[in-house]
Amino acid sequence: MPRAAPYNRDVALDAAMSLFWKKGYHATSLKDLEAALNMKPGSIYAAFSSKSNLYLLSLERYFEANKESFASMRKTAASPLQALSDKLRSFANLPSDDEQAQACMLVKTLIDTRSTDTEISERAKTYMSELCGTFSEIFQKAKSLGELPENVDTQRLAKRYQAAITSLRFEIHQGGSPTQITHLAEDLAQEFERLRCA
Amino acid sequence: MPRAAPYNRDVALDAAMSLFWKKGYHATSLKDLEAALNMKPGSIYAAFSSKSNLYLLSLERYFEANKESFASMRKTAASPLQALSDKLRSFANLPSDDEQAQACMLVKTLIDTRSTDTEISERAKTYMSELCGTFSEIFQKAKSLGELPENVDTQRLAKRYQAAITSLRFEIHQGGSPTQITHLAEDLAQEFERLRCA
DNA sequence: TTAGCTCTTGAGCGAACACTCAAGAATGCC
DNA sequence: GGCATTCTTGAGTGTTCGCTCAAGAGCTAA
Repeated sequence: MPRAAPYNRDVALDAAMSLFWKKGYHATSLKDLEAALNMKPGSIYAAFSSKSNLYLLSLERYFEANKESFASMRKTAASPLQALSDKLRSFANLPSDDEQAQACMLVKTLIDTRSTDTEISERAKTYMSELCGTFSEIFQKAKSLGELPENVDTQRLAKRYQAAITSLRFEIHQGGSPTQITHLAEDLAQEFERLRCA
Repeated sequence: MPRAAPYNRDVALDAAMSLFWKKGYHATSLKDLEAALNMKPGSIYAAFSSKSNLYLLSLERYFEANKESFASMRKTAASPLQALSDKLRSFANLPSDDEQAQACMLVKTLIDTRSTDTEISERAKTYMSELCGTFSEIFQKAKSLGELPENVDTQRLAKRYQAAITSLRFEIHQGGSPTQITHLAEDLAQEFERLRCA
């Protein structure tokens, strides 16, 4: 029987991330992964050691992509506050077949594994708080640009922003109507814009 | 061998609800259920037909309890707006070993089953929108009492309130520090109190 | 050409999965 | 007591789970 082309790690990890993100850790079987990665069980184990390790690698990939997407906002945005609120609105405009048009993978991971797999859920927790740190830095920059009052608690604000993203993305995941989603995104975005110094 | 006492349906369903709520649908096995309900597989199937049906019954139980808890707010609260914002704050004060100190079971269900079990996730979706309707009625009452401006969109407000609960309860689930949780609850509560007519 | 090495293969492992049913223990009725 | 009925039991069903490893295909270098 013909031997398959050697696997491409990036392609395989992307496929694994998509599948795990969509179905969750427990509901994804190795049969599913074999089909999605186009690899046989032996190859999967040679490359990634175990299902849980493959999940951790997928999660890391998800985290790095998100982190970079936000970190660029901190560096380039002329109005960090506007960038943050626009980011919220942008979730509402995703086409419904976009991979991003669902709940955050970190949130799904914590829901799925908190009481069954400590290693995975702790990792997700660490990633979430690191992202929260990035949000905090962006609010900090907004403060230094005079967009926010001096006395504002940026870490507290960051948590609130993360909560806003979590709930908005869950509403998208759950399948709310475009109108509902747009309204919610607008309401949440305005909560942050309202903080702007006159 | 001695025959066990006949099962108590309420007790069994409570135990099933607790277990499913904590572990999720996919991660809960029949072995787990046998132990939690103190019933043998045959008895479980005679009483509840299937694992998925037992999940649906547990979810209904969860929904009914939550619905009643909110419906009472609409009937008795002198200040419905205050009742809603206080409810948010009350989540922050739950002892961490309380069963309620985790994500909403409807949210967990939608995350866990959206791409694997249509019947269950559609049911959860229906329950969520029914709860949202209850919130809307409470905001409506606030409006009729003059707490809210006449032009406010109560359904849109209800969605926002549900989003606030979702994100706050997720933050509790995820294990944020008491300070973080209190701050978030306070921030979210004030977003609704700010709507009050002068 | 061929030996040596790397990497994929896929049948198959033991365990766990959701679920079934013949057997028998308790109960109600006469 | 005797019989019919109700309900629990738990060993056991076939299936799928995550995972292993001997076999062999393809590549490189001499």
